[in-house]
Amino acid sequence: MSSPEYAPRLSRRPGFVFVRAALRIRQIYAEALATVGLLPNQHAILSTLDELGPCHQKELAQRVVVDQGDIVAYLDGLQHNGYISRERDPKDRRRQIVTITDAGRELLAESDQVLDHIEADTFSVLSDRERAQLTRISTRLYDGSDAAGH
Amino acid sequence: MSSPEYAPRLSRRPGFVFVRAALRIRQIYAEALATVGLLPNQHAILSTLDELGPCHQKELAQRVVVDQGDIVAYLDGLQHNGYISRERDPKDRRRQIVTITDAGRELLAESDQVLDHIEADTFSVLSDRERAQLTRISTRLYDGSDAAGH
DNA sequence: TATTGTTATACTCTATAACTATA
DNA sequence: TATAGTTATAGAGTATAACAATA
Repeated sequence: MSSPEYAPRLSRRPGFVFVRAALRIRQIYAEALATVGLLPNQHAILSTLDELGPCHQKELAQRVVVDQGDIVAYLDGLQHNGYISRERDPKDRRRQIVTITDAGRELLAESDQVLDHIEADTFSVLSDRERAQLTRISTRLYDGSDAAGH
Repeated sequence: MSSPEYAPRLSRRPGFVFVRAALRIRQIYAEALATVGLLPNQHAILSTLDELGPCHQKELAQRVVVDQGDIVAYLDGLQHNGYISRERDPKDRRRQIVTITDAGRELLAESDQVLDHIEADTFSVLSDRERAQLTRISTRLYDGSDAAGH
């Protein structure tokens, strides 16, 4: 049974079809990350921290594209489990310097393996060419919507 | 500034890039629909009702892919504003038959115009060929993830 | 069907503390 | 200095949506 049967007119909207598929993919990813105890945003935070090195919460929030007010709770959870550490910046004591720990790097490696597996499975219905197309088109849409001021 | 700069490693994951773009598109759609007083799920409900004709809440929930428990609140809102009517099915009085009203059809036409406008704008960064590719790939992913039991 | 509650995410508003610039 | 303005975090509250359990 193909999806257009459920809502023929909506299925003619590229935006609707796009969003509907992505929400399902997101759910699959969230379930996979839950097996290692991470929320999707927490995985994005660990991944970004690992790549960029220690940084302040504000910069981290901007890069991960999470609200500055909401990142506190994500970091609280990560810190509680020892995956990150927070220290006051001696040069500006308002700021917290967030650093990924060894345990955080281990968990990140584990969760990336889980995601690699899930991703390979989820995208197995697509050819390499189609995956490249999807990535390119998605990036263009994201950047384009950003430029439009949203 | 291109999006990969924010999170280089995550941006190499097709799933992440896909979901990130779709969430932004979804937000743009939600804001557009808010101007006519509709939630995205309410628009999907009206669109489906208009296309399929009167049907029971359970079938409606299945087609729109909304939880049967959650659809009650969406329908309450639509009924309060006169966009739908609910009547007990005389053949099975446990069931409610949901019907879109003339006011509902008017609002649907208006909201579809809004969406057409927003959609043209959002996808203007893509060629016709790319839009077709995106729709085809998204549909394949959605159906594929469904077959995988998610 | 409907209700209640939980979770994830995103957004708004406010509070506190600490920094910066200037009178 | 003293004051005003800004910034970084933190917390509370709200809204949408998906889901589970139950009446």
